[in-house]
Amino acid sequence: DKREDHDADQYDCSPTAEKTIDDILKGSPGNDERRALIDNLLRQDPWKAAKNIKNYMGRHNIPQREVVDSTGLNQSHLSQHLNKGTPMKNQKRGLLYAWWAKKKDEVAAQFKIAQSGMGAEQVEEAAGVSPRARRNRFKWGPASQQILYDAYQHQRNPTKEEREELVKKCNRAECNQRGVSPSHANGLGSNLVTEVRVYNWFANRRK
Amino acid sequence: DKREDHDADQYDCSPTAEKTIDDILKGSPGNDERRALIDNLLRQDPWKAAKNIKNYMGRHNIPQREVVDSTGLNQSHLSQHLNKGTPMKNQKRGLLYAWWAKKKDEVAAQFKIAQSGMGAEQVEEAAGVSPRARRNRFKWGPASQQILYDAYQHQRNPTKEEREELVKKCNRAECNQRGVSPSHANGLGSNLVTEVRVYNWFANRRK
DNA sequence: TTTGGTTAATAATTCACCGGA
DNA sequence: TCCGGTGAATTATTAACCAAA
Repeated sequence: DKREDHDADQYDCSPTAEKTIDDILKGSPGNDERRALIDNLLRQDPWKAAKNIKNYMGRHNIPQREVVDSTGLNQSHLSQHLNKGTPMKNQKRGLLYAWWAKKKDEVAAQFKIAQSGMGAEQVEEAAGVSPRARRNRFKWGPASQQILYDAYQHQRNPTKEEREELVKKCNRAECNQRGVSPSHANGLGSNLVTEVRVYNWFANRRK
Repeated sequence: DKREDHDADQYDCSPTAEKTIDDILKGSPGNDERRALIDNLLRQDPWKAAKNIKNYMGRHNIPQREVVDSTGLNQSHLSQHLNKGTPMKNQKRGLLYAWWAKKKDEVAAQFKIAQSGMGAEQVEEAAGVSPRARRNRFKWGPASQQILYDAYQHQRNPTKEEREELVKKCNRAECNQRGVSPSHANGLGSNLVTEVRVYNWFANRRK
């Protein structure tokens, strides 16, 4: 290969090498059960599995890019498979399902750990989220946006206090959407709502 | 700088250096008039200018990316400026208008040359289209798509003859949209409709 | 702080392409 | 000659800045 490794000594994946299910499942316990889940999904209707995964990603606001990075699947292919049911060979669907199997455990672990007083990022680490993966970008969830939107109608320039109030409301709503107690908000990881994000939301909205 | 020049000994622009109006206008005659046009546009309402440019790009199916490449403007900034009227400083708007001023002449030249029997690509070259610029990707125009869509209703798998027929119809429509005689179809450049493209359109549509 | 500018990143879409049957 | 698979490119949109008033 010609060029030196991009800026990316921070990524999980050699961009060149194909991934295998084992790469995705590496380490961590409980892999036998995951295998079973994967095989099971492979035998079922791909479109149903796609809808379930999409649903899960939506509920947890997981960026498609994370899937792309950790499975090595092609972004547009994945997008079409998930959103339109475009066919995907078993080999590749396996990677997708492996990612899902692992991700579900990671997310669960994150919320479990989040009870302790750790900050959101520490929680992610403690949960063993693949350490070399790129940190996800924050993304607003529909529930939070509704809250902000309602607030915006009433007041376009909220004070710091009002913003803090919104932060709490949003995080509560997000936890709710994920079916976890609001006290576990730090498990939201990169999607934890903060005052700056609320500030930015209003600033961008005003434009 | 750290990395060796990308795969791109084929591009016009050093990705690092800021562009100037002169870079864009370089060479070619008639630059005084272009200057005048640019200054004029800079004094007018940016949103009106944006609409005119957008309109022009639409009529000729010019990819936004070409503008980005040749002006050095940021893609999302350009997109927002053109589509939503997001503000852009004069310095940058100047680059945009310079591109436009030059492009209009190039396009006109292309259609003029296209009378001769040259193929579409030769026409572009002969017209002096910045030689080191990336070749644009083909893009269907709305007029052609309507034609194809109508044909699709009647027959999902057209024969080669039918396809050739559609090619002619489409190219005629495209020329028409640009206000030039159908005999100048080769001036369409990268947007010239061909049988393979029609074939692909149907193949993709059937999915 | 807020607005005026500006941008990296994300992801749906668009158009192609390839290996078989 | 078509279809099952795939993918590079394109671009609207999202969530951030940052300088300066």
